[in-house]
Amino acid sequence: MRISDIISETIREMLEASAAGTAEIRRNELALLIGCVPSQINYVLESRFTPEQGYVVESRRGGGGYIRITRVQMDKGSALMHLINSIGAELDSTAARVNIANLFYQRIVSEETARLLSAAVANNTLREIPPASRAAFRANILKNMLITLMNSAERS
Amino acid sequence: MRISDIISETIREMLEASAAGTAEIRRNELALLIGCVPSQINYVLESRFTPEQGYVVESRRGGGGYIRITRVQMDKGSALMHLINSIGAELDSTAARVNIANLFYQRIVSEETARLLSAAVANNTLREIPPASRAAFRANILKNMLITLMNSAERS
DNA sequence: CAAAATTTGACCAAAACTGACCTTGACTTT
DNA sequence: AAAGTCAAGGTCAGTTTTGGTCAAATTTTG
Repeated sequence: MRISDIISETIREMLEASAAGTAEIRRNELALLIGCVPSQINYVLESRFTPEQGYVVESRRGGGGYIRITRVQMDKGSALMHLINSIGAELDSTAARVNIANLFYQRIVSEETARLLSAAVANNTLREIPPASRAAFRANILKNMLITLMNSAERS
Repeated sequence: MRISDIISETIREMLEASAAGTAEIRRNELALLIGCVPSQINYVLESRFTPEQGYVVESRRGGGGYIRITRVQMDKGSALMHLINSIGAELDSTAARVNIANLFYQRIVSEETARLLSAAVANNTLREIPPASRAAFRANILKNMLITLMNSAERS
C-alpha cells in the first residue's frame, strides 16, 4: 500500500470518527507516526482533500500549529452540491443569474449572499477578462464560492 | 492551548464583562497570573488587538501603570467604505486575506460572508488568470462584492 | 516507453515565546 | 527644585516550533 493511501486513510478515519466532520492534525506528529516525510502530508492534502472533492483545509504555523481538514456534508446543501455539479467548465452570465436567483427563491442562501454571488460573477466585475474566457472564469469562481457555502452550511 | 490564546481569551472575557467595552490590566500581574513572561502580553496585544482588528490599546508606565484595551466598533457602512477606498488597482492574496479577516474580526461581516469573499479571491479560484493580472482582477472582484455589501447594509 | 503520480529532502515562512536591556512616571530625599 | 529610587510598561533581536514550497528522483500506469 502506498504511503499516500495510508495517510489519506488515516485522515478519513479521523473524519469518520468526528461528529463535526473535522479532523485536526499536527503535521510533524502524523508524519512521524506514519513514517513519512512531513511534506508528504501536504501532497496528500493537495491531491485528495481539495475543495472540489468536498474538503476544506485550514492550517496555522508556529507553536501550537495545526492542519484542520473539514468534510463538506452533502445533505446540508444537496441543492448546492447539485448546482455545483451541474455547472460545467463554462457558465454564461444569464445562466449564473438564474441559478443564483433560484438559490435565493429556494431560501438556500440569503439575499445578501445571493447579491454577493452575483457581484462576483457579473460581467462588470469580469470586464478585464477577455470575453472569450469569461464563461470559464465565471464557472470557476462560482463553484469555489458555492463550495465554501456548503462548508459553512455544515458548520452551523 | 497556547499561552497566547489564554491571554487573548482572558482579555476578551474582560472586554465582554465590561459594559464600556474596556479592559484594564496590570501587565506584570496578568503575566504572573497566567504564568508567562511579561513581554508575551505585548506580543498578544500586537498580534490580536490591533487597530486593524478594532481595538485601541493605551498604556502608561511607571508606578500605578496599566494597559487599557478598548474595543471600537465602527459602523458597517463606514468600515466597508474605508476598505473599498483603501484598495487600489491591485491587491495581492495576502492583503486580501488580511482585510477579509479584519472584516470578520470587527463583526462587520459574518463568517460565512467572509468565507465567500475569500473563496472569490483565492489564488486557487483565480488560478486560470495569468499571475500577472491576478492582483488587478482580485481587487476588482473584491471591490464589487464589498460595494454590494455596502448597499445591502444601507438597506437594513 | 512516456506520462502521471508519488516520494523525498533541502530550504522557506510564519507564529509563538523569551529575556536582556531601555524608558517612563510617581514618589522620596536633599 | 534637583536628584535619586523604584515600580511599571516597552522594545527588539534571537530562539523554537510548526507548517509550506518546490523541484528533483523514483515508482506506477497506461
